[in-house]
Parts: sequence; C-alpha cells; structure tokens
Amino acid sequence: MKSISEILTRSPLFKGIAENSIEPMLNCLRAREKNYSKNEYIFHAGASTAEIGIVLTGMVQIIKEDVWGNNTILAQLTEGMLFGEAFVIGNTDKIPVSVYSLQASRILFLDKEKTVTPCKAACEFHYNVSHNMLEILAQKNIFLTERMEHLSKRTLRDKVLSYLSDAAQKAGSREFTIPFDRQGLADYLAADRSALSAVLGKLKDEEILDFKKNKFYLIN
Amino acid sequence: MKSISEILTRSPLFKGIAENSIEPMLNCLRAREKNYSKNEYIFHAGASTAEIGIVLTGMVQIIKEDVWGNNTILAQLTEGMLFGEAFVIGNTDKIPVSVYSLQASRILFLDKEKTVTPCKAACEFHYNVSHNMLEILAQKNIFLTERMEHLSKRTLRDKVLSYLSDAAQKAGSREFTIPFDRQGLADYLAADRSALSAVLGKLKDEEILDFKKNKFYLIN
DNA sequence: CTAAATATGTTGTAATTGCAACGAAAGGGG
DNA sequence: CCCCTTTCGTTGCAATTACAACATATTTAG
Repeated sequence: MKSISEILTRSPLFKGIAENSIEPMLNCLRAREKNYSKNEYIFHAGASTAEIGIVLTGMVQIIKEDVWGNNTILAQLTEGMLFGEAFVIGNTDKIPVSVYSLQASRILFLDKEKTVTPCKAACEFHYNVSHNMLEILAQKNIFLTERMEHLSKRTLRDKVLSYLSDAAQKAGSREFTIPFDRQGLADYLAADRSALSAVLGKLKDEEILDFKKNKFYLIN
Repeated sequence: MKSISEILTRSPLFKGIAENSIEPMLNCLRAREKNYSKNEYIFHAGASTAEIGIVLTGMVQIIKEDVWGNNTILAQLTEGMLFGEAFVIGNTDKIPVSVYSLQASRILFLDKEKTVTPCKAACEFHYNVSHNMLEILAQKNIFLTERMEHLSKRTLRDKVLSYLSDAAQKAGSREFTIPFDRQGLADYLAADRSALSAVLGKLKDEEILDFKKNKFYLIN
C-alpha cells in the first residue's frame, strides 16, 4: 500500500513540497485518515464540518439531492483530489452536497484552520500548503467562470461559438484542437450530442468555421 | 475625497482590519494608486500583470472580446470591489479580459505576492488579508458552482426547478422568497423573460409549485 | 485484415424556447 | 384618485433543440 506522503506528493495541495517533508507536517494539519467501504456515505448533505477531504485511494462522488429527491452527480473524484474545500473555507454552515464512496476508499481529512493558517516557524513548508490552496481556488474560479460564460449564451449555436472562440484565443491561433470528443463537448455545453453535431454542421455550411474531428478552424 | 483606508474598510479584502491599521500596511502590499478618466482602458486583454485591482471610486467594466470582435460585458464593478484576483493568483499568463473605466475612476493596485504572502512580523494584520482572499475565492467558487448547476440543466423548466429547489433548501422551507424579479431570474438562468413566465405558469398549472410575485411554494 | 465497438453525422418529429407585441396588474407620485 | 411607469403574464409564430432511431465513419482488438 502506498504511503500517504507518496500519494500526497501528487496532490495539488502539496505541490512543491518534498515527499519527506509531508509526513512531519501531517500532525500539524491535524490529519486523520479514515477508510470507507464501497457504497458508503462519507458526508451527508446538510451537515457541518471544518475539515477538507482528500481522496487517498478509491473513488468518491459528490452528489446533490433536490427537494423532490432527485439525485445529481456533480463530480467524481479519484486519488489526490480534494473535496469540500470551497464550502469549508467559505464558511458554509450547512454543506449542500453529499459525498459518497463508490469503491472502498481511504480518505484523509485536514483541519481547515490548520491548513490555511501557516504555523509560526515549526513546519517549513506549511506556508506552501495555504499558498497552494489559494492557487487551487483561483484556478477553479477561472475554470468555472469560463464555462459559465459559455453556458450563459441563449442558444446552442452561441454556446458553441463562445467555446470555440475561447479555445482559439487560448491556442493563439484560429486553428486548434479541442480536448473533447463530441459527447464530451455536448456535456460541457449542457446540450444534446446530436443537436451539437447539427449545429456544427450548419456552421460549417455557413463557412463560419471548418473542422475535422477535434481539429477546428475559425474562418474570417 | 475619502481616504483610501476609509474605502478599503468596506472592501472584503480588508474585512476585520481596523481602519487605522490599513494605511501602514499599504506600503507593504506595494500599493499604487492610479486615476483613469471616463472611457479609458485600465487593462487590455492579452496582457500580463501581477497586480490585483481594487476600485476606490468610479465604476469599471470587465469585458471579453471574441475572435470575431463581439464584446460581452462580464461584470460591472463599483467601490471596494476587486478585479483580476483569480487570474493573477491562478498564474494566468495572458489575461483574457479587458478592464474598462466607465466613469472617471481611482484604482488601487496591490502586488500579488505581497498580498498573498504575509510578512514575517512587520504588519500585524497582513495575515488577515491573505486569509480574506481565501474566503473571497472560496465564496465566489460556491456562487459559480451553484449557478453552473442550474445552467447545466438542458431545459428552462429544469433550470427553474433546480434554482427553486436550491432556494428552498437554503431557506430550510418549501416556502421562500427569491431575491430576483422575473427579468433578474431570467438573466440569472440565461433565458428569455417571457419564456420563464410561461414555464412558471405551466408549473403552477401542473401543481408542482405555487407563487405570487417573489414568494414561492414547492408542492409535494 | 476483419469484426466489433465506438464515435460522429443525419433525419424526422415533438417539444421547448426565443422573440416581439400586447394587455393586465402592481406600484409610485402628484 | 388618476396618471405614469414598471413588472408580469399571454399569445402567436418562427427558430432552435431534445430525443430517438438509424446510417456512416473511425478506432480498436483480435
């Protein structure tokens, strides 16, 4: 079984910290490990916590239930990924999502205050952790803002154009490759795959863009 | 003219810091102030920066231009509000939006590293600033995630139900008041106002919910 | 290379939505 | 109380999209 440090070196929260510096820091972060079996709830929506979760092994889902009892899977997390950090740092009293263990999983919990508040001088790299947390939150912010810009267009056509324009700007070229297949892009844009294909076909007919598989070219 | 400290006490970044402690900290944050006239660009998309902006007075817009030259207004900021923080902290090399001064504005720029890295012991409250930044980013994350959950529903009907379910859960009751008028809710859900009214009317007919003005009740 | 599996495009239909225009309701002064 | 403004619901219509089902193309595995 992999050691905790070994796994955490690959977690964004411990980026830039040497593996042998992690172990001694865990005490300071009040880390506690817990195992969950397959199909067990790690956290129930509506409860409170002051701990940030990290998946050490296994796989967990973030689930939201509406008032009529319909469940939506918001995310699926694997090794090294964080959960709950935004709610805990944002001081949400009742966390509105559940966390569910899809497979047998080892979860590490870190105390929020300890994680974001570097200790005076005791742990050399403790400061890196809070700094990494800032980066993680900022980058997630950027990602969410981008997707929101696309999703807030009224028509699928405009969503597609918004997404492709963005991709072109990032690539610095009117010709670029996207990291999605059609189904993936449809999901990202919250649309039906065949409707997406139709819209893309129409845009090609109108000579607004051209594409072959995942390679696109924006005309004019 | 209001002093900088006076304005900053009302900025979320300086929450919990006494007004007379702000002034001495500004040096440490490498704060620089600059005035912009009406209709002047504060920042052009595609450039780089390592500074976080704060609107001291006036009003600025965050603008995004697509590859075809269409502009979208992403946000409009007033006194005390931050801009650029996610991009700067997230280490984005080329910032993809422009910042535009709608009116004559005073802008304060803070050095990212200095803002995020508390100094050893020099400024008593410097640590609060980086902690506040974490909270700001986390809360914005929550807000963005919530809206995305609604926007990622395929139909307007489902967007509406998703939003109202969330509102009910937050209120802790099936009866609650929403902070939007119809046009506001339509904008939030990226839909047409009259289409929203129609959907709400239909949901009422189907006895899935009831409403009068901004007061809603979810049935069953 | 072939068969199977997967991904993409196409078609038809029903439903939803955007859009514009209008009328009713609610709210705010004077 | 009335006028004015704003908000909200309704209607008709055109356009878009979801959805299902199928055809074609591409990839993968054997």
